[in-house]
Amino acid sequence: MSDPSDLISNQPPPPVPACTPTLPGFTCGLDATLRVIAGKWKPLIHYFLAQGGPTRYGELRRAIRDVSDKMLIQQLKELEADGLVKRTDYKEIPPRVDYSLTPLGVSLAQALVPLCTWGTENMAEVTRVFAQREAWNSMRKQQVD
Amino acid sequence: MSDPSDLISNQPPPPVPACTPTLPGFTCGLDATLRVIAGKWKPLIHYFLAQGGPTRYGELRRAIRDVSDKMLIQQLKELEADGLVKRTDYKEIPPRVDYSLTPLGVSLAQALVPLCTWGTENMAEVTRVFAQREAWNSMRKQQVD
DNA sequence: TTGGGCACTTACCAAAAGGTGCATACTTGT
DNA sequence: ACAAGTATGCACCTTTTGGTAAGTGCCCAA
Repeated sequence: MSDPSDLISNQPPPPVPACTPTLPGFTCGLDATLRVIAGKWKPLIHYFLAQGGPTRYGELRRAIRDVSDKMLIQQLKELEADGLVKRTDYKEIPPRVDYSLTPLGVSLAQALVPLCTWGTENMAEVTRVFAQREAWNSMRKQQVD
Repeated sequence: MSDPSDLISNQPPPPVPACTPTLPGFTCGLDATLRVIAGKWKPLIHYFLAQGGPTRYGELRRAIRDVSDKMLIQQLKELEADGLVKRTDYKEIPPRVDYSLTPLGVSLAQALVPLCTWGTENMAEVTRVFAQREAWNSMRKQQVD
């Protein structure tokens, strides 16, 4: 149904294509993709793995500031379950494990590039807006007190 | 925060690569971008507005199945606050309001195209994996009972 | 013997996101 | 008179997500 290339076709307004989706559970390709990379640390993990950064667990742990063991493991496991990341256990003592992107992970990384670019180009705009939103949120919180 | 290099500890052995958009690597803006489109209904709203679908509130409401008034309004307001969507109130009676993408919104839509494509191309893979994950989750839940 | 690093695991808790349902004010159609 | 449609707002609740702190078993170095 939702061919994403329609996203930019500024063609004449077609009759409302009633959202007939969800044969498998996703409304469109975009939806599926977002569910796969949604997660507080997944973009960063992807970022490191894609550019050949740290690959061992502990390295990732130290490279990504403020991430906890629980979260890092959790997100890595999900990425692995989703087929984006491959875990290699060398079964040594002390333990040695490293992580890398699968071909699927690499292809996703490539699809993410324009999004990264957009974010960088509009960084000022986006940060400004988020600062505003958070300021407003904290105002409301203080009124509750 | 939206610049990954902020999250890198410039410390240890693996020299931290600069935040430059090398080929398979992400750029700094990925995080920022994801925060802007993260939201259960935002991709769909974007989808409809980008392709010249329904623009009036009620039309969107009917086009996106299962969305509630509260959620639709909420997400529209956030998109508006983020500068991606423009709200036009015709101040008529009965009320008439429509929504459209701003230039910024259009540019984001374009950046989203590869992501949509990836999702569609790998839909089978992704759905399979998610079905598995949910099956496993519900098994754990039943064990708790 | 104590302490650290390795790669996790678990139990518990807080915050955020999402959902339900009712209410508004005004008009048109029956 | 009454229902239905217009675009929202609000109170309350549940689900999902993220975070903290502690513990596991193994080994090495001081």
